[in-house]
Amino acid sequence: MTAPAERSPSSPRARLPRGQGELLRPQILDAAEAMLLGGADEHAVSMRAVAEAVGVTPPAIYRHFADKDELLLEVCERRFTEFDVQIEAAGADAGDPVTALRLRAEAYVRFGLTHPEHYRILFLKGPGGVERRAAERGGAGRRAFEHLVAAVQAGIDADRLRSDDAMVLAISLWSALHGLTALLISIPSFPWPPVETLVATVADVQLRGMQRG
Amino acid sequence: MTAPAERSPSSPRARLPRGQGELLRPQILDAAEAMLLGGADEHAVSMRAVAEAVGVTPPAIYRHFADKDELLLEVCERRFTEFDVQIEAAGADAGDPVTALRLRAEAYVRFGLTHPEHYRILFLKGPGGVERRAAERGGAGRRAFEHLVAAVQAGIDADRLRSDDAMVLAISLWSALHGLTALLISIPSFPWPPVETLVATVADVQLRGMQRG
DNA sequence: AGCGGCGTATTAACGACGTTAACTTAACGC
DNA sequence: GCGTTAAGTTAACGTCGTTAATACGCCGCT
Repeated sequence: MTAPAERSPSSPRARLPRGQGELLRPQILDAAEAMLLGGADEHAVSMRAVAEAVGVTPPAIYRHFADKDELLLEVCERRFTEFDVQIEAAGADAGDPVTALRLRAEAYVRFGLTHPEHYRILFLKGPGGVERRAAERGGAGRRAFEHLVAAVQAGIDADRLRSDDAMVLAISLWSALHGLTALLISIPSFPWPPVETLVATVADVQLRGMQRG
Repeated sequence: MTAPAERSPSSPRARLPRGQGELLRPQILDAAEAMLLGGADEHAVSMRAVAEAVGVTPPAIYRHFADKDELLLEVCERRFTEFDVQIEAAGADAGDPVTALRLRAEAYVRFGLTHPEHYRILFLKGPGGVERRAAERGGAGRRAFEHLVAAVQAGIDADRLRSDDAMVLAISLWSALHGLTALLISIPSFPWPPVETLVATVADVQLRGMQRG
């Protein structure tokens, strides 16, 4: 249980001392993240709900985040940094670049299914919301994509993948992984075969199609 | 311009005669669809906005649709029926089953990019909303998927595709197409290469990976 | 001719949301 | 002591989806 101790509304929490105002910020992020991980969807994670979980009134959040999108974005950025780290770690274990890509693929889907709400907010939200702000900064997602391009380029350099543009090939692989992850998250009522079968097949088809010959 | 004539709030529209109450229903659907096609996102298509476009007060909509999700679902169902028809038509032109799959793939992405809000609501919304209701009925999307499975099975029967389970192979192809479509819609700020290049590469990689050998 | 009933809508309202403005409270430097 | 300032609250606005109660007007019936 990563959820912080809940707070009874009868003891409305002491105000933070003078210079320590910034301490509230991570608590807000933790509370929002805990709710998302607990299965709450984006709508359920309201400013009022987050505020109550932290033991504070809603306007207090606005001292630390410009609006709700910025709060959710920051929650996702934190997780996506770990997302990137995990995928890089998964690929580093293999000497063969194609095997490395396969391990990365499995790590990608596994992460998405482990943090479905984070994944949804960052990737399935669409323009106008979180996405615009994520574009303005560097973005952990951007960094992860560049790492993927590098991994594909390694396969090209080793003469294992067809020598197309590495970025286009990386987008192709990304599309397949994102597509599978997004479908599994968005349509849980579909009669999916076992996830391991799907991941294996998608990775297999994709990597075979990307290989030389 | 598919948008119906706008309505000045000064002439609040005549009430429909006795047996003709059902005539309001398609007008509501048309208004909502026109807004979505006009670039409005799901949030902007509010019950109040739809009501005003039709020239009616918001509660009048509830005589014809249980809630907002049901209205949006029905809008999408109508478009997805055409989605299915267009893809089937695209695949019917080719004798070769692999070529047929390629043409279907191009039609899929093209349709998604032409109707991004419909696509988002039906596929990127996630559980709890439209998705649950879509699952309860047959669903035009389900039908389209079964047609895709049949097209893949045709390739297997012609010894052109590897003889895995047709459904798993179809999901793999679907994942790639959905992934590309969803990414293009959700992250417009990304420095995408030309769409035709992406579609061609994704389809090529996917079909090569699905083929025999 | 009058009248009940029902189909078609409206007006009014509830609760929840994101967000802003104005105010309070308390600790610090001088 | 006293203004300044950080940290938070109370109150409110406008929006949303949705529901309850009500009005309007045509139909068939006696």
